[in-house]
Amino acid sequence: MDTSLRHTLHKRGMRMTPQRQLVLDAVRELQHATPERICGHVQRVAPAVNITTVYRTLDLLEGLDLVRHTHLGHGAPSYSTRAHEHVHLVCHHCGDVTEVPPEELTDLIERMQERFGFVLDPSHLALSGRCRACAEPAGAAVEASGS
Amino acid sequence: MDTSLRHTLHKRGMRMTPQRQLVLDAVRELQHATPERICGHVQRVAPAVNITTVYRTLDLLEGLDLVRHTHLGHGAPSYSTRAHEHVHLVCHHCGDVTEVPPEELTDLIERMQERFGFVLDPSHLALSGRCRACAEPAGAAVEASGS
DNA sequence: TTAGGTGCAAACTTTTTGCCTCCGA
DNA sequence: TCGGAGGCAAAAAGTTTGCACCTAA
Repeated sequence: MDTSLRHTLHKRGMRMTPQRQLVLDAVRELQHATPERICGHVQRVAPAVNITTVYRTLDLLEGLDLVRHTHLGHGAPSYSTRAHEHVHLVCHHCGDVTEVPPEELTDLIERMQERFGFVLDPSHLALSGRCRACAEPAGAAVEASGS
Repeated sequence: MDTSLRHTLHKRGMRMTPQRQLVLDAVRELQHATPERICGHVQRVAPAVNITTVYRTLDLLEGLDLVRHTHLGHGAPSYSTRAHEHVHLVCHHCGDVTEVPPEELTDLIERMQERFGFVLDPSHLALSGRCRACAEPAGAAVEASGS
């Protein structure tokens, strides 16, 4: 399937393998999946594939800029493809993740680059805060529980 | 020292202890420190303090909204006080962290709230991208290493 | 006396490393 | 045959839990 990946790998003296294809497919299919979930997904087709291989492959694919990982909340990093571009708003109260189009950040991206020379990556930012549901009753709830 | 913390704890049937004071002091002093580093700092004064206590205390202080943790890069989360407010630009190439004033995000914060009802927390965001050093030669470097 | 807090050790989770074997060019 | 890849197990890193003891109210 992925002739371009095969080609890229070949140029570097690496090989295209079923495992690599499966991991890449899983990332594309799942989006925001943890290594563990990706592994589970791969194992439905090829049960022998080891989690170690998943980690190694994710690392490889990330190096080739085919996938990307972000730390959305706590522990588990989540992997996605570059094609799946959007901004994550992570509620640090309920953990909910809201996705918004990257265009929302255009101004910010320009400003950051101008002022700090920092090239923001619009595709996989994780912004934290409170989602609508948690923000609204927040003031009242905090007061109530606080006393 | 922290009479307000002592008071808050007392209201909840908890006690102020030297350990808690030391951990809070360490967080205030170090900023962006990992639990391990905080523990090390505390242990210079009180060597008997256990890392377990540091974790438990950080958890407690976070529940009281006195400290906050963010996942800046990989593994270790970093803890800061609310007073230490700024935006982190994390270079996902070299891992460097640039700090910029939270005012840079004012527009974005307003927009997110208006459009999505999401209340962004300006104090401890981690934005990813490439820092000036890594961004400038990026195009050339990638091409060069790619072939 | 009672309950909270701590230290210590062990368990647990997630990720990495070492090593050996297999397989394609 | 040579070196890249993968599987397995052990190690490492980070965090949590169980438990006994100590201490302030």
